[in-house]
Amino acid sequence: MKTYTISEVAKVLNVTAYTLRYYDKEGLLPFVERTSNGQRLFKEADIAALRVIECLKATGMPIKGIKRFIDWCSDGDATLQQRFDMFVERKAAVERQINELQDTLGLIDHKCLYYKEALAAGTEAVHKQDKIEIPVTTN
Amino acid sequence: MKTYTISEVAKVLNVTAYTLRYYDKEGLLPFVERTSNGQRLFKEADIAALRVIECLKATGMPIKGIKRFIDWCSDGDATLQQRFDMFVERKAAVERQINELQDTLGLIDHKCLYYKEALAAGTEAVHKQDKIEIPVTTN
DNA sequence: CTAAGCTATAGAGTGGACTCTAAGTCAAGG
DNA sequence: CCTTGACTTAGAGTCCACTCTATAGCTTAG
Repeated sequence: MKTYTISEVAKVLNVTAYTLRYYDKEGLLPFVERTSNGQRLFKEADIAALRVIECLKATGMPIKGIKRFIDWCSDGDATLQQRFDMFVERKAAVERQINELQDTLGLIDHKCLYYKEALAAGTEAVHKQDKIEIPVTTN
Repeated sequence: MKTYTISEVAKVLNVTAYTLRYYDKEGLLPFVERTSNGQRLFKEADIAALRVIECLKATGMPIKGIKRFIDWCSDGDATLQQRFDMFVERKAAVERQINELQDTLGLIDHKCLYYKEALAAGTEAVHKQDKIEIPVTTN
């Protein structure tokens, strides 16, 4: 069975070895085995687990929350409900974030247009004018 | 013309007065005027500017980047191009974030399903079984 | 006229997530 | 044998974005 050193895993996951050791210190990698002289020995399954950690991080979950999940995994089937609930909650969180970003995108789009017009006119003043001449536009 | 105290603005924008003073200290609010005895006097336009700051923050821009934008605003029409470029770049950044979150959402969805099935079976083992019986499914 | 309740400042403290340093261990190559 | 270059740990340092403390000033109600 193929194994990986910490720097190989770091390269694969595009993080530093420091980060992986930090995750281990925080209790995120209790499953990673060691050689007789203490070196970490990562298996494919460990990399898969790290991808799940990466995914949870991408949802905005803090390290402590991810640790709770890892602990639940270690506890086995008794925690299936908690883990399910967690993912359902994460799903909602991600959906909220997407909605927020879409709102933000709308505002940014307006600003792009605003500056495109200002640039064409050579001055931002066109918009201050606009507000006086056509106070209906919300800008 | 209606003006607002720092705590009124804080309430409106749903942040603390500490945060607003911090923003000011970081140079994000050079336009906010003061009373004779040094108290900040926020106008409607200042609140509008703070909403733009809020929007830039929502795109993931750090305080220093926002400060650069505010400085450009103070510099007038000579910086219209920079400001336009900045918003175009922010737009791209937000789009990237939305795409990433959508990918994440897909993974989370899989996990929801995974745990829903495990929960129905009463054990996570169903999935380890799956991998042996039907190694085609990517899980 | 004084206490409450706001405001202000400088600067210290917090929490999160790394990121790095120092000192040491081990295996392989010349 | 010794150097090189991985790896290990504990713990210090960094960066960011607040968050708060201490101290003080102004204004208004009782």
